[in-house]
Amino acid sequence: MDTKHRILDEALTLFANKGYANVYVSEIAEKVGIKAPSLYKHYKNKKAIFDAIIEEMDSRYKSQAGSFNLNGINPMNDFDLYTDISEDELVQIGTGLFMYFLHDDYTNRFRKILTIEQFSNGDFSKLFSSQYFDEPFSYQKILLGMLITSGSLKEGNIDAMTLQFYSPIYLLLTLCDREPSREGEALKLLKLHIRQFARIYKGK
Amino acid sequence: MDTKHRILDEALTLFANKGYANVYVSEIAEKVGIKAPSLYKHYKNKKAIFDAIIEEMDSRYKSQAGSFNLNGINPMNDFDLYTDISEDELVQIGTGLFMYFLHDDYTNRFRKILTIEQFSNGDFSKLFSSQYFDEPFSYQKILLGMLITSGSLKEGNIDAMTLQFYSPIYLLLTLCDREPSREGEALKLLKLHIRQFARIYKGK
DNA sequence: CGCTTTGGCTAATTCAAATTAGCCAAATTA
DNA sequence: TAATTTGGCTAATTTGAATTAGCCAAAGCG
Repeated sequence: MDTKHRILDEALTLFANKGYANVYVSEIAEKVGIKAPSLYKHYKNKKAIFDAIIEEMDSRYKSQAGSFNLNGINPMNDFDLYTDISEDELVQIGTGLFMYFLHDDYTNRFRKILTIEQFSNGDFSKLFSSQYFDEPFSYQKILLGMLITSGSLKEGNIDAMTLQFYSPIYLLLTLCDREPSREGEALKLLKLHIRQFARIYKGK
Repeated sequence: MDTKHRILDEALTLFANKGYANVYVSEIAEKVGIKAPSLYKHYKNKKAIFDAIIEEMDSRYKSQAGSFNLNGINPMNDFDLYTDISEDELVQIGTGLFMYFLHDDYTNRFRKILTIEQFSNGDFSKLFSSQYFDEPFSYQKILLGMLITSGSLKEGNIDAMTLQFYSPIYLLLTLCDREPSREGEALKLLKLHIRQFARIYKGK
C-alpha cells in the first residue's frame, strides 16, 4: 500500500474512533510514519483526507448495492438459499453476515464514522439510514415475503416481522461497535434470536 | 431560567447536534445572547460546561434508576399494569414510553451526545450500553418473565423474546433521532411491532 | 447611601493545530 | 545519465478559537 492509501487508512481508523475534529493531522502522520507537512504532498488539506474517505465509502456502498445481502447478490438470487433451510443453517448464515459486518475492515470503520457524524450532516443521516435501516429492511422484507409465500413461514404482518428479525441484529452490532469485548455475549444472543424467530414463525 | 442554566441548555443542544469539538464557545454564547468572554463568569472553561452537562445527565440517570420503566417505578410494581392487559393498552403503553424517550428534552439530547462520543470515551460507552441496552433489557426481561409465569405469554427463550421486543424500539428511536421527519413512519412500525409481538406470544 | 458583587462588554493575549516555504535525496524517465 | 518529479524533512507562518485583562453599570446589601 502506498503512502497515499496508508494515510487514508490510518485517518479512517482515527476518525472512526475519535471523530474528525478530534484527530490532528500530526496524529495521522505519526501513524503513517511521516511528519505532518509531508501529508500535504498527498492531500490538499485535512478536509480533503476526510472527503476522500467519504468518497471511498460511497463508491463501495454503491458497488455493493443493497447492504445486508450476500456479496451483492440480489434477493431473488438468494431465494434458493433460504427457501427450505434448516434452523442451524439459518443460524450459520445469520452469524456469518453479522460477523462480516462487524469485522470487515472498511464496513466497521465507516459505520462508526457515520454514527459519530450522523447528526451534524444531512448527507450522513441519509446514508446511515439507507445503509442500516432502509436497505437491510427492504432486502429482508422481500426475503421473508418469499418465505411466507412458499409456505416456509407463517403469515403475519410482514413489516413487523422484518423489524423483529432485523432489529436485534442492528442492536447487537451497535453494542459490539461500542464494546468489542461483548462480542461473545452478542453472538450468543444473536443465535438465540434467530432460533427463536425460526421456531415462532416456522410451519404454517 | 438564569444565564448559568441557559448556557447549559444551549450547550447541550449544540453538543448533541455537532459534538463537543465542533462547538465553539462563541456559538454557545451567541445562542444565549451574550459574548463569549461573559461565559467565563459562569464556567471556568469550555470543558467545565461539558462536565456540568455530564454531571446533570448522570444525576438524572441515577435518580430514575432503570431506564425503560415508568416513572422510576420498579418492575415489581409495574407488574399489575402488564399482567392482564389488552393489546390496545399494550400499544398505548409502548408508544407512550417511546414518545417520552424520543421527545423528553433532556433524554433525547443526552442520548445524542452519548451516541456521538461513545467511541472516544470508555465511560460513555459504558453509560450508553447501560442506559440503552442492559437496563431496558433486564427490566423488560423481568416483565416478560412475569407474564410468562402468569400464563399471559407463551413460553420461549426469554432472552430472545426480550431482544425481539426491545430491539425494534431501540432501532426506531435511533432512526428518529437521526431523521425526525420519519417519526410518523416509525410510530406506525412500532405499533405494528407491538401488536404482532402480542399476537405471537399471546395465549399459552 | 456608599460598598461590593455580579455579569456584561471590548480589546488583548495565548496557544495549539493547520498549513506553507523551501531544502534535499532518491526514484523515475527521456 | 542528466533532468525532473516525488515525497520526505525542518523551520517558519498563519489562523482561529479559547481564554484573560481590565473596564463598567446595575443590582444587592450593610
